[in-house]
Amino acid sequence: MTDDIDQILIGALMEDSRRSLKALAQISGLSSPSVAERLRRLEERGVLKGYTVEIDPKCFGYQLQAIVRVRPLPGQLQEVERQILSIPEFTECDKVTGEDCFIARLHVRSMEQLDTLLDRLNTLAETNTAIVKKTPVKRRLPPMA
Amino acid sequence: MTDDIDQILIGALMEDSRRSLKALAQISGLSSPSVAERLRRLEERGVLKGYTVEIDPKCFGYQLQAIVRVRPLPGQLQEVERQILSIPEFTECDKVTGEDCFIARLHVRSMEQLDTLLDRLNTLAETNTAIVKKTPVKRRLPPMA
DNA sequence: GGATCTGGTCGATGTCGTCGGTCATACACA
DNA sequence: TGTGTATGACCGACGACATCGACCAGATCC
Repeated sequence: MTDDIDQILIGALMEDSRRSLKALAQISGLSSPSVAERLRRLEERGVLKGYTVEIDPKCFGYQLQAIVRVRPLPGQLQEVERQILSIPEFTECDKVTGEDCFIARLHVRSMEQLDTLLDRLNTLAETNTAIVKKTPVKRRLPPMA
Repeated sequence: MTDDIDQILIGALMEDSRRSLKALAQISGLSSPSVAERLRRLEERGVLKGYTVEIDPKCFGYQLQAIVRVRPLPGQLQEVERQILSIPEFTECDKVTGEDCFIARLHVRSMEQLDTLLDRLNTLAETNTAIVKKTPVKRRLPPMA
């Protein structure tokens, strides 16, 4: 389904998704039309879901990053999800098993903002917040083999 | 520092980082040399940290995704961090304040694999695992304004 | 008022992507 | 075994794109 060359291409694009087809061709040992065709098929099959960019939130003043566990009050689950969705400072959110229904990542510019945003949620849910001190593992791929 | 046009460019690249300079020029209303120059400076200043790709882990058999909270046993903090780093199925990890020292994302192909990997950590730490059922908020940007 | 710095345009040039045509290989089946 | 077909690759030509140098407009500062 996805062979070694596909994995090389994915790896190369993971490092730099703006690489030209020609560069990818050299890396993979194929011609550029072949690379184009392989990318097309990887996209078509949904393996390659998109090309995106990594931004440093600090450059926009987001000095603080927190992981928030959210346990909605009885009957508030839907509303909590809507709230999280509508607060753009929540940049990731997973709905999970266990006592905490949601685990979300929150970017804020200050402690005050953290407090304000969490207060909005606290009318609907109990929250538990951990401030990110460091990120030992940055987003990476699990082994493809 | 970063003006409206920079934000338009970042937004456009967030949606599709393989857009051509020409396309970005049209979107932003500039000429393509100007866009090239702006991207160069955004990279230089560290705002644009990289161009990358989104992959569907399911295509490689990773059916399960879990959020693992990790509380190292006394004296094992360093070793736990090393372990997490060395297990590629951990695709993200933050070191945080609070009782749990680390919060990590884990991709596995099966419950057995989940069990195996967590057992390795459980010699060094207490863990608390939540299985991801759904992801209401996919990775997005906080407001730039 | 003139020097300078910044951030833009334009146009020429060379590089790159794309498309049509072709070919080799593997496989299915008569 | 031989033939038909599907797949996935290559090549070459053409059009699109990125890049570079030259130039220009506006703001800032002596």
